[in-house]
Amino acid sequence: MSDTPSAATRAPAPGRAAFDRDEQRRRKREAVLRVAASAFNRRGFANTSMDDVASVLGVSKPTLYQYFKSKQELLYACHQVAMDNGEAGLALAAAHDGTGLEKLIIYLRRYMEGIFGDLGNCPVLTDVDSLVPEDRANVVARRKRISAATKELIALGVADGSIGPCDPKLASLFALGVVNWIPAWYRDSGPNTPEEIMESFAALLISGLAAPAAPKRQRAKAKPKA
Amino acid sequence: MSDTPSAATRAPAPGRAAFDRDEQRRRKREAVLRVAASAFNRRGFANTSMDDVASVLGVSKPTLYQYFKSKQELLYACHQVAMDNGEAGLALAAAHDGTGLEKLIIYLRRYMEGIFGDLGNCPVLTDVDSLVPEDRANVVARRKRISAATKELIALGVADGSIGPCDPKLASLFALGVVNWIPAWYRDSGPNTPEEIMESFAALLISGLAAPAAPKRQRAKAKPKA
Amino acid sequence: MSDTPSAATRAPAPGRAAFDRDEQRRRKREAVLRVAASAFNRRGFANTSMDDVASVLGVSKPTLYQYFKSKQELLYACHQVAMDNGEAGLALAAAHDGTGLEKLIIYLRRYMEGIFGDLGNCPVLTDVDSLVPEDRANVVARRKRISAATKELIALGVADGSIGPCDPKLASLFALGVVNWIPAWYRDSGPNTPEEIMESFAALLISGLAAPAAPKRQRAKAKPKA
Amino acid sequence: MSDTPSAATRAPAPGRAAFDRDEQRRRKREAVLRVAASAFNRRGFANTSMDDVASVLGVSKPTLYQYFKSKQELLYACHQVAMDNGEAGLALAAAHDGTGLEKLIIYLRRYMEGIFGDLGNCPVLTDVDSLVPEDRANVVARRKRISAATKELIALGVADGSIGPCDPKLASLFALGVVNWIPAWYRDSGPNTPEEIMESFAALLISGLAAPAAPKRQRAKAKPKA
DNA sequence: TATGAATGAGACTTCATTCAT
DNA sequence: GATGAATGAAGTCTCATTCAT
Repeated sequence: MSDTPSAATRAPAPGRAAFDRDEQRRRKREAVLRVAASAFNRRGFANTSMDDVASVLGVSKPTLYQYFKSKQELLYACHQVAMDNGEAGLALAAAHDGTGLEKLIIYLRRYMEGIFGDLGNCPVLTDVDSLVPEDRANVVARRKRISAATKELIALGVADGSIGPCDPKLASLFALGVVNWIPAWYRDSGPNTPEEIMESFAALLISGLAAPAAPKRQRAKAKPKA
Repeated sequence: MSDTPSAATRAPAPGRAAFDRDEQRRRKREAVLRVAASAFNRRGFANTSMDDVASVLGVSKPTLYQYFKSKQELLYACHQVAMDNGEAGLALAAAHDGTGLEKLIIYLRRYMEGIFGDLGNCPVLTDVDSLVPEDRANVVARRKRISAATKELIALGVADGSIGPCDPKLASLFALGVVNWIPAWYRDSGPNTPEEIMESFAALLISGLAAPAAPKRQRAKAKPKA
Repeated sequence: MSDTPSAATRAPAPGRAAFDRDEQRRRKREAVLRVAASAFNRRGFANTSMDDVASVLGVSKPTLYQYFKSKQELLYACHQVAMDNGEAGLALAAAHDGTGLEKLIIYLRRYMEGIFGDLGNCPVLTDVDSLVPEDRANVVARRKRISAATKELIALGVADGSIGPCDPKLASLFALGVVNWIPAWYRDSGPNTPEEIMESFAALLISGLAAPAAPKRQRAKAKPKA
Repeated sequence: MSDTPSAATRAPAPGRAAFDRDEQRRRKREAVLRVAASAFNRRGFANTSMDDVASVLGVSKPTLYQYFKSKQELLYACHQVAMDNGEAGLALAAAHDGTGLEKLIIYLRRYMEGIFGDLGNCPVLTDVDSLVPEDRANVVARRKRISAATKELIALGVADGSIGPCDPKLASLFALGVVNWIPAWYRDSGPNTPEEIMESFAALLISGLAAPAAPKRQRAKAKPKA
């Protein structure tokens, strides 16, 4: 095999080869994370053994340690993905030029998309105690910022009149509860598509929060830039 | 019996003694459950060892086994308390003579009271896999009934016009998410009292669900921006 | 009840009362031993908990400790009963005026009677390691004496011509194996009565050991003094 | 592949390596079984901890679980070896063309060889209760078959006149008692070799069972007292 | 890079035994 | 004398992690 020149397709150029290796490694690492996140969500972090994850992937346990230094690091990675989703939503909201309510809905939609996505992670989010102290501090701080930003968005809406008067802190916990509880009941095989769920929940949140004056329900579609 | 005076000093009242023992046993069993539920909620079922529970109570580990046959039985007891709360709420709603929306709110208020109560347990609820198969089937069936009843309540509200048009299934998941997520963030030492939270959430649910046309009761006091 | 003079029958004389108490205590102690021995034989010493014994007797666990200082003492008592049976058989054999073979059979019959009796104990006998060191030494020494006496009986038979030439040591292990294995298969509900079994085994041992000259089988009945 | 000389040093023979691993694994598994059987026989199943077994082997406790799923599976393996021996003896007997008595002795000799062999196990055999229900049923059924076959062999001997008239059932229990009790007293360091014991026991069984009329083979060398 | 094997730490659970009533 | 409650010690088993190949 290796003496045929056509084999060159495998290692066309030294730099390319290295790139391929890195790329493949990155893909495998993501596969591990995806499977682990799914298992953590379904059965809980502590109920999921590294053996479980390995056997789903069809590899041996030690292989996992080539991509993640420890089980806790896997959990940390899950947290990061979730927080990335949250922050991506916040960024989208910040970029949107509209009312506080619109921004809030844009943000939560993006957040829900993450939950329905490959790494839908939320029950996991509860498990902060299983993290290494350093990671835990990191996560707690970052989540506090996201939480605060959610509250800010609502306060903004109250200020600009798009959201009815309410305690922004409690209203944000209300909204996040709706969203964070999704993984507790959502199943791919269930009767509703993610789109239906997002649509429906967005509508309920809007009518729940919107200021009473204007006619509601009609504004349900809050896609940015419509 | 009662004619020998010395008998009184020796065994004050035979029935009483037995009663006291039973009563004390009941109290201790409940204390174990309370501590365990709290720990399960805070750190998760699998992350909580029987040693943890025992040491909080200041007893040795085997003592716990006098009150619960296994750790799984403790978890099952938690589930039962939660489901009792849900069913109590449903009973209250059924007894109330009013619109579907009113019934729904009565039910959810009672449910929240349970969560804020001594055994407030919900994150635990997610952990159905850790139950013994028989108990699991039991819990799943009972929860399905509660879930269905919640949906019925909403369907009733839609039918009688108190609740705006919506998918009752998704709306019930919306409402239960709000409520079930409470234990994930609520702390006794937090800034808000359970009453404030219940009030606030009930209001948000009402305005979110209420049919747009009809006058909204709770909304009365919230009219600054008109 | 207690104010009627006829109650005197309960405590007729001070000495008698004490006797009754002792007698009752003795009886209870024996009941405990009987139940324990039976359970030990059926499930093995280590597989039998004090709770098992207590629940069969319908008493609480601590009550057992009023009659036996420890579980090991119960086992020791079992050993003693078994050895008493063996020694009783040896005494009977010594008292019999006849051939070595006759003496041997008399001894083994008595031994088997013990096994079929209330405290039938033999699997237990194997468990010497579970005894307290002091008791263990005691038991080992006493059993060695019984074992040696069995061998002597056979040697005597070989010498007086009633038993064919053989290694008395091995022949005694042969005979004791037959007998000691009985509890491993005998059930009260089985098809054969203890008498049938004893009769049959005695006959087989006799024909197996008897000197070849005389016609065998006919002498099967080896009841002493016939 | 084979044209690069350096390949040979790296992976001498892919098939061979796998074979070696499997072979070594098989050997280790057998070592675990050997040590466990010996300990179970000496001290009893319940008195033997996995730590005991592990420390004799010089490995850590969890290592044992790589070869046997549970302690009960180890016990089951012991039972299987014993039953394999019994069945091997029965097969040998069936293949032999001779009288019922001859077949019986052939069978029992083979059985005894198993007992004296590396995994000599019999006291363990008593412990059927410690097995998992499924295994227990399996063992009980298989042992019943072996037991029945033993009885058949004796019935055959009675029918062909090689064995004197007797109850085949009781006679088989007699013979199996002799044999099964061996591990209770046999020690490698004892005065008699396995061969001597087998020879002696076979002779005693033959003279015990043989029909009185027929000439007895083994008896030839034992004729001092005539 | 990937894997079979090994292990230290720790979890649940049982049980003989004691204590207070 | 009898019992309910409590406990220290020990046993089985699991699992994250490492090592040698």
